[in-house]
Amino acid sequence: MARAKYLEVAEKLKKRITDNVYSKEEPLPDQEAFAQEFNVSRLTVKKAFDGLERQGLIYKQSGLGTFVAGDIPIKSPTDTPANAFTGLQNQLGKDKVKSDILHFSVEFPDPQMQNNLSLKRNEPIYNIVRLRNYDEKPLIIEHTFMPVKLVPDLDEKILHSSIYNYIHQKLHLKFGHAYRKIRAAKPDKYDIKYLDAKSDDPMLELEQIIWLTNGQPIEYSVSRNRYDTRDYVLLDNNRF
Amino acid sequence: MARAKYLEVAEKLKKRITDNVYSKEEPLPDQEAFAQEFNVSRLTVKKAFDGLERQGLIYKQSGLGTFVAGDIPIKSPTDTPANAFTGLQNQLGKDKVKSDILHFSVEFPDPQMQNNLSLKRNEPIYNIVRLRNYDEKPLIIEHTFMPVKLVPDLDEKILHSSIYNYIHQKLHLKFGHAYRKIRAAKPDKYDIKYLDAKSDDPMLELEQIIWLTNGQPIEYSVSRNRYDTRDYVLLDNNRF
DNA sequence: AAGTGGTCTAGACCACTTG
DNA sequence: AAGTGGTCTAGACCACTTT
Repeated sequence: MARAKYLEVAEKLKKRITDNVYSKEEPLPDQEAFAQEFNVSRLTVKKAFDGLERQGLIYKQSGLGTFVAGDIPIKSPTDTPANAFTGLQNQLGKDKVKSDILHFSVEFPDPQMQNNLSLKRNEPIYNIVRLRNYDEKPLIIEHTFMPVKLVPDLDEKILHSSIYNYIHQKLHLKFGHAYRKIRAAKPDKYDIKYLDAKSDDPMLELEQIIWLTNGQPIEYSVSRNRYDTRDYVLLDNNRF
Repeated sequence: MARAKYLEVAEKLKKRITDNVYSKEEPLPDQEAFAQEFNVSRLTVKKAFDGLERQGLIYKQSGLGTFVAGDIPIKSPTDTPANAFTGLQNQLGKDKVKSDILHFSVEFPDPQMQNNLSLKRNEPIYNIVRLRNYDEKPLIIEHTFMPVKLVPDLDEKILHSSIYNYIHQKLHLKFGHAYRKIRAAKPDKYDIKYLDAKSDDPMLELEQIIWLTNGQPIEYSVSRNRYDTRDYVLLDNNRF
């Protein structure tokens, strides 16, 4: 099978929806109509619909039909998705994001990092600190730890562009799930030095562990943002 | 149909998993085995598995089997789920959460709130400010706006307990999706007065719109937390 | 009564992993 | 080769909404 049919259908529907092919007052054609148009079963159309619903593009009302979701009034260009597995370069654009490497070393994990990344104490990790700049302005300090065994041959060239793309496109690994904590914090000396934070400026911190689809943890990281340049956003869906 | 079979199956499996019935090294019995045990088709078992996977309890590897997800090292008791549709009382316990009503009025929405809640300017809204206390200590200031037409007969008694439970259990409305923004901010005079924040303490702010399953927005709210008592947490899953 | 989405089944084939 | 989860179909019945 080349590619799942329900993904093809979802992609086509998504394009039509974002192209405003369908009205927001009228329901979409029903599932059976799309099944006939795309030559698939109704269940396949439903599966595509389910995914688009989880992404917040549509909502369904049993007995009534399926509708395009309205615009989100509080959405703004500075919003950064907190539930997403794309790197910063892919979010903000390759040309506008530049990364300074503040630190790059290999070391043995301390007990806490052994725990965070499910490692033995003789399994080395990368310790990476990057200052990510957007439009020549400092945006985030990112402190990342990754197991060497899962991400071989990491080097400065990759760190200057996108670790995410290296992991996906070169190593063909797939992220499965992530646990993320978002908190506010007082600035430390690095925030003041590299992010130009004032001593009473709040910082927005994201701490996370990311796992692969095979259950192995591949990243522990802490990111610190200026409070006035960034907020984290999530689209949450109340379905099983 | 009383209740969907896949929900029943998922519930039973969830209980077994949290009761540590299954090892973390060995795969679970396969889908066909559960199908026979529960007298359902394999697809129904798969649907239950899919949901549990999205909740982060299990992960599946095609060709290998299904595994119980490991513990989350950075998980802590103060973590508050950012992707959840349960009220504070249900999260922290009914007896420990007390709410002071700082403001409660009905008014016509200004243009911005008309936009946030898809209302005409003659459709009234509730304007509610509550101080939520946990264990007798101030925890959050919550500023909530809701359309009167969707939530009739709101009163102080309900505000002192749980608006969420009123909406679900009495009005039988169901939340569909939410858009949430999390940011850090400097304290304002209310934070200082009610949350005992110092002038250089950072605040953690959550702004959100919640929609019902029929696409109508039912809540716009802004919540402010002390930086040292709370963080928002989300479990994110990289599936369609 | 008619139309919508939700659920469920039995059976089939596929891709992937391990022996 | 055998076993796993992933996908897909055709057909059926259900609950809900509107006419």
